[in-house]
Amino acid sequence: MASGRKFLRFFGGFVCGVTVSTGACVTALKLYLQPEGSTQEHESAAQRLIKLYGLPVDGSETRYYANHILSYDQSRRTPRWVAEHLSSEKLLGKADRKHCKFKPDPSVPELFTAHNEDYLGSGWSRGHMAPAGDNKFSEQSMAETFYLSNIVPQNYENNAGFWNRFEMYCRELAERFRDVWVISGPLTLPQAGEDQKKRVSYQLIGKDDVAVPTHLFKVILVKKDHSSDVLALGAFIVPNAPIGFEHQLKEYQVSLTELEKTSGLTFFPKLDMSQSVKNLCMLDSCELMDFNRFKLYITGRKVRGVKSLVKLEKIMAELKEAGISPDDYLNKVYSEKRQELLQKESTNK
DNA sequence: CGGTTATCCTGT
DNA sequence: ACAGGATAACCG
Repeated sequence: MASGRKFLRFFGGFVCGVTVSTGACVTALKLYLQPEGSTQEHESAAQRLIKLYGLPVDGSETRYYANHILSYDQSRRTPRWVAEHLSSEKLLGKADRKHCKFKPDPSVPELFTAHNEDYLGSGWSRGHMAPAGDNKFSEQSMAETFYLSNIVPQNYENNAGFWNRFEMYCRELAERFRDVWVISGPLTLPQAGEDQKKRVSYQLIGKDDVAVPTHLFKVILVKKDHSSDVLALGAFIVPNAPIGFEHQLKEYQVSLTELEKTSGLTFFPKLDMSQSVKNLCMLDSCELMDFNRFKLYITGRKVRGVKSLVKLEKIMAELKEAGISPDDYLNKVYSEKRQELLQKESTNK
């Protein structure tokens, strides 16, 4: 008897999908939504028989990693959504992506996983959903973001440019707000054709037929501090294509409802939307780095990792050619690197 | 920061 | 001799 009850409780959540009667489905859903609720008292012979050899499994169950959580799409070989929490503390640290490698997620069955070969030479780059840069505090959590379960085929320029600056903006938010939650993922949106009929069309790459999304989404929820319940939310849909500096992030903001309708996801089911949840772009700027600041930032990163004096000068010359003069920080990084390489190359001879 | 591709080197 | 992993070189 006791074991029979356990059996029912375990499978209670799956009843709705196979129930014929709508009324019974609603009842089962109610039971399912009760966390430790009562078990279903009665199960029909039909239900028992349908379940005899088990029900289909789609692998969309929530998967937990050190600093991100995701649901995987076994058909597309990409995530459906990836959630993470950012805080200023987690942005500090020395974890380095140079020590990381893209690889299939060991928790995803071989039949349903993407492989590096699918992406190489495909014309699409491997784009993180939970960014590596959000995991400076931990080698382990950064390494896990390189699992292909967290990756989608992304336009090169978008990945290195607009989306990159978007991710940087999220990290800026972590400096201005105590808590930042970010949920990101791919979309394959319909397009109206010549005949005005809407159709969904998306490319598949590699032997594993990895789905190339037409768009990417990001939902950001921020909380100012522990004590107050002031929340702000922003939802964005960004084309998976090159986006130049002339475009503003706000151009891609959509209502949460619109994103939920197109994605089929409910993002924060426990969030009381009746309470005041502010518009993120009203409370904060929603402005990404401009061309000059971005170029300075990239140059600083390159200078930090350069290996020879000639290359160092080449990087700085490239900046000057773009019509940008170094700021104080870059000058400091530059002179330190120059001294370091000067010493190294003299002792080598 | 976000990526790739070319080259070198090592193990079989 | 060659596949494949590590390293260097490259680009936005």
